[in-house]
Amino acid sequence: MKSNDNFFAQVYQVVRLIPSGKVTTYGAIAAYLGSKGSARMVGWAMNAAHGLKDVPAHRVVNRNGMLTGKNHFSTPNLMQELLEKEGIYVEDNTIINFENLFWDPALALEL
DNA sequence: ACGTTGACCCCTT
DNA sequence: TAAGGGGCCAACG
Repeated sequence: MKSNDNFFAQVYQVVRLIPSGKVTTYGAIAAYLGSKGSARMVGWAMNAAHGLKDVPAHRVVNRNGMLTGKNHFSTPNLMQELLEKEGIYVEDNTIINFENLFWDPALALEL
């Protein structure tokens, strides 16, 4: 049932669908879920998703392409390391060529 | 049950 | 160009 986890489940699902070498934003996920202004909720869901290996939270950044949540990982450097491992270069906590690496769930799922 | 915080985003000064 | 405040929804104390 998990009716109360519905919102979280959707966030997890979208994040799981993020292809390697691509990134998305909290607002994009929130907008896809219908809660455009609730980008913070996505971040909150990510906090719980942090314990799920199937949810690559390191591929989720803010609209600025900045690794705002890196501080929540096991180590602040882990997020950037994972991104670089996927071929995404990060500098000053910000993804380089972010707009090109941006992966929009609405486009991928083509609603 | 109320108040505060939070991995954000947008607008105004 | 930079800084500040408000809004959003949900969980934690």
